[in-house]
Amino acid sequence: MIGLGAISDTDGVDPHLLRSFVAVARRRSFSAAARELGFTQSAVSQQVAALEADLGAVLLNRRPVTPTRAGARLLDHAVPLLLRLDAARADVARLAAPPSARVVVGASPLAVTALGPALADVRREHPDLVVTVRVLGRSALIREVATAAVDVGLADGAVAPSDSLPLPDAGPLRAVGVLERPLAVLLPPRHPLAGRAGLRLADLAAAGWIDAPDTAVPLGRLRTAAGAEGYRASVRYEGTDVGGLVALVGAGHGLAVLPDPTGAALSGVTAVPVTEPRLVHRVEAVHSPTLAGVPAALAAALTG
Amino acid sequence: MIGLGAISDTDGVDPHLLRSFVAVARRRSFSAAARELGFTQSAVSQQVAALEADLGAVLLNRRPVTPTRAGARLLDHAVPLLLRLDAARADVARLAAPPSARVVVGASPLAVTALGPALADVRREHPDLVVTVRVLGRSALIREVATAAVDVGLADGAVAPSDSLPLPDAGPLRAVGVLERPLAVLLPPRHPLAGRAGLRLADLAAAGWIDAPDTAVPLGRLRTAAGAEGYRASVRYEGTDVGGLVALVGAGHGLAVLPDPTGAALSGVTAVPVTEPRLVHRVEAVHSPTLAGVPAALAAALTG
DNA sequence: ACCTGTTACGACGCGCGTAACCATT
DNA sequence: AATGGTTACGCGCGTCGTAACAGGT
Repeated sequence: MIGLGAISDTDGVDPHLLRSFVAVARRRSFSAAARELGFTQSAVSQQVAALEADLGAVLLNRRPVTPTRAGARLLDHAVPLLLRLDAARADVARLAAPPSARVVVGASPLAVTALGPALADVRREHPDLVVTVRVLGRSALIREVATAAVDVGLADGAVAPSDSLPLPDAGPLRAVGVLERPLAVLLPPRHPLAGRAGLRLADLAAAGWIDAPDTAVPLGRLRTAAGAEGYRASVRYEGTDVGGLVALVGAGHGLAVLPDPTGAALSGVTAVPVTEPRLVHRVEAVHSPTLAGVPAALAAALTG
Repeated sequence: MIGLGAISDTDGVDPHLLRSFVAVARRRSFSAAARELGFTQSAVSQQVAALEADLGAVLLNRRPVTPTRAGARLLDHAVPLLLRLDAARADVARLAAPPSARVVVGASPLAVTALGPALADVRREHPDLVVTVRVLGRSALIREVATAAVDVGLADGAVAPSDSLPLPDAGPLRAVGVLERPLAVLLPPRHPLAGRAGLRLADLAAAGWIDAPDTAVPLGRLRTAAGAEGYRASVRYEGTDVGGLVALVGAGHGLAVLPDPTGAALSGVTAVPVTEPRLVHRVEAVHSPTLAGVPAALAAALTG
């Protein structure tokens, strides 16, 4: 009889509204977000208005569409929140689903090389197994693992030796170190520093960089690691292909930090090890603790 | 016209249902949960049924009410999820609210001592300021900080020297180290080991312990730190009062690990430093990055 | 019988879409 | 005029409460 179905009083924020708000903020457009979400533009307008009324704060400036301070703050929460919401569903579904023979491995571009021997082991064990390897950007990787779109993820990053990677908290995931390699700065061959045996990161703050957050070590990471400003990007690289990035470095468009022996693909550039600060390129295998069957065997082989 | 208001397809899980599910699982009763939530028992039954239908899995065994495997898994997600949902609301609200003169400091029992000098500084600066100090268990502390029920939280834990505390991810909180002290085992005065100058944790696995997860170092933490089984509890202590715990140790009910100079309150027990593994008792100040006014000054004074 | 969870059913209100409106270029 | 966000309004579905029902002790 009472039935005041106001969701707001007891629950935090309505994720349905949150999802629309995020879409609008990302596309910087109500209409574009509406198309993406499969709603009318009017509905999205009402959703954002409802969220603003619920929170008692304006979240977006209109025309042009831009987050306010409160809106930006909400976005910080919204993305991991929606990720976990999906992760929760996927995690329960995984328990109900039968263990399948299909295996999907996700890997960030610099982590793929860590896959070699373990994959060989598993394929010897299961000869007619079809393995899918999917190369993904850093941010996408954890989302795919959490939502069970991939069974095992290989994440990478630059950290102090034997530190674990800082992964966004998308639920109870298991992460174990697989590989650590030294870091190197990629330089064009005729760069003044190309002959050096080692370089300190701090000496490169003023250089021109390529920001390749999904492929190389992100510039923000360099700044916090060096404890200094600088490391400005002249080019932003959004692909996930290492070769393309190497080519850009070779053509003199900027520097990038990668694991030292990137393999044979280093034609046209010079890699100089980073000696200071003490950082390594670390690869971790990330997967759900409830993994079973062949995927679990692969995860075990990776960590072994 | 289409209006198939099915929330499930695109959004993860409905937090409204989640909240009810958690309440039922905690109270092990639909009726008790209904009273707690302000619903009829029928409504809660329908909510859990809806959640189970949505996820395609039975979450609770009835009579007695007990989580299934899938339900337990969902609970792992649900608690931090609901926390973040509340945190998001609180965080936006904090931006809109005017900076108030009232300050609430939350602290776990072993962290209160770290408050001393910084609090004195701030009270000298603001003579007619009313400061509330609230002693909370570990799990409650982060929740209170995230939901802005307290302005600054002092969390504590046992970690390797200069490591930061592992805090549940309740959003973008700032945490800075305030204090590190050696750890000690509290022993009753006539305990065979009471005369030793130092003890190795590994040698105490078989002792009888008091599990005081909200007050002393939790036994689970000791196990992972020592990398060994054992450390079984003979008594579980649920208060947040250090004196009471000390008294229990003194009466021979079991051992506990605390920071070494716990202060003058150590009558009736003996504290022996833990020499192996290398662990310290660390206190961190945790607060929102958007803190302003007097609370921000206190946070700064704490970290200074 | 009593306690506790489920099912049936009806009412209220939220959350959409349609359509008219308004503002900015 | 065109583009894009807001407001008005009505309809449908979901959600809750009441009430009848069912399984255990």
